[in-house]
Amino acid sequence: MDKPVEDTASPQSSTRRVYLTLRNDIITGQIPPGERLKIDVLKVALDTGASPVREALSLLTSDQLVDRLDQRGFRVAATSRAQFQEILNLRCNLEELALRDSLANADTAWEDALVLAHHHMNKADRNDVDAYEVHHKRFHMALLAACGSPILLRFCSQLYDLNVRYRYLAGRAKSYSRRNVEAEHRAILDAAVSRDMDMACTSLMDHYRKTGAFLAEQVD
Amino acid sequence: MDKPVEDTASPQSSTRRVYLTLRNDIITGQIPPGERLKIDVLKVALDTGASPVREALSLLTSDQLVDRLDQRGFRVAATSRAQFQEILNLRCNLEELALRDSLANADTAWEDALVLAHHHMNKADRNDVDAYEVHHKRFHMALLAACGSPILLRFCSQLYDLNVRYRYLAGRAKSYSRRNVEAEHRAILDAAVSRDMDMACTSLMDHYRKTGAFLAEQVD
DNA sequence: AATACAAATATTATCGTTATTTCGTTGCCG
DNA sequence: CGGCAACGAAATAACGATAATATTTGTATT
Repeated sequence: MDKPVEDTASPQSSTRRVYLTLRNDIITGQIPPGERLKIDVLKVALDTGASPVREALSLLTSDQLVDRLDQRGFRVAATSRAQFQEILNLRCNLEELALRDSLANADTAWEDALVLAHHHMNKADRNDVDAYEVHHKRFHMALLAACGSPILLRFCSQLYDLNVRYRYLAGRAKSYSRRNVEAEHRAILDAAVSRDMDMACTSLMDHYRKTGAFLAEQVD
Repeated sequence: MDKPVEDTASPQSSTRRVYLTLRNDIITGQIPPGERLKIDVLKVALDTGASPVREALSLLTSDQLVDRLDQRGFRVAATSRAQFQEILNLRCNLEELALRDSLANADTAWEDALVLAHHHMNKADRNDVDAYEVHHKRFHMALLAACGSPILLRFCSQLYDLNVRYRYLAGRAKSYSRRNVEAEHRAILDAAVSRDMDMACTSLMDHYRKTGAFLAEQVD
């Protein structure tokens, strides 16, 4: 089974494995918003101890994917149309910042990686939603990779994950098939490769807002 | 002993207490960058078990204040002039976004809270660095509070903390006494109260860049 | 309806295991 | 004969599991 966000196959530490698994389950909606996350349940389901589960849940709290209730455990963070709009808006603002800096610093290594990411995304099977999602994120992050600000990249990555969650919740199949996303990606890539900042930003914002407008109606 | 960032007096849970204490110690430079954070040492120093310490360290990792080394424990995140510049730059960009939105949504409740925060900051004893720092952060966050985006506020708060750490590392006494920070705060407040977006942003950016230019020479 | 008791569950501490690091010894080369 | 390097063993410290504690919630009885 492929994971949409990151690879869970490398079991470096039990905590990390649990963290990645749970994050994946939340983002893909396999664990719905508001669901209580009982440690006893999780530790048997994930075949591990309570400590790794607690630590993983703490980390997810920092990612805004899990809420910690005073002394009453954890639950999956709620979703709302307002938050969806907030994420969309923030993403547009932060990624424009990052994209402009990235294009300003762009070198051939960055360009090569971007072209490859785009190619792999297009080659990926669109019906295998999770696999496609991995490549889709890689492409978008590759765009920003040269911005020179690790913290900003981290913020963008977090926002991406939060946003993907809404895509899954809205039912993924529909949102991608209706529009010609490939053309939008192509436009972004071309503008980026030719270092056309304004065009790249316009294309990217357009891409986000189109998806956003479509999804906004389905949330909540 | 007052805490610069947040109150540690309310011991809701042991994990939270440890988290706040450690964060404070790192931000104020009492634990220097690069220092190894041994769990055994911390758990006796903080009079608690290993689990809360581990969990607190995990949380601090998400705040970028602590680095996790694969299976070799934790250490205080390194500092660098490059990162300082990155934080300064990001702060300018994100806070301008937040400030404009905040002013757009501003109401009287927000204005009252802001005026109070400013008053309390000015009333605070400038020689008690930690106490002053609490009020300084409150004032700056009060400016942005009405922006309507909790996630953005969270990012700004994180960046603020990262930045304060550099202030402490550079030796706090000097950086504040040399310039007329009060006048800069006053200008920001006045512009904000009169809802003058451009002036408020200019004043705020100016405030940051002046402090930044001063500190940049002392870091590393 | 309110209070008390019981069951469930989060939280914390302790213990055992595993992995990494460091120090010491031995062997080889200069 | 002396020094350096590499291998190995012991110590140290993180990681994971289990057990104990405290808080909360639900239920039952007064």
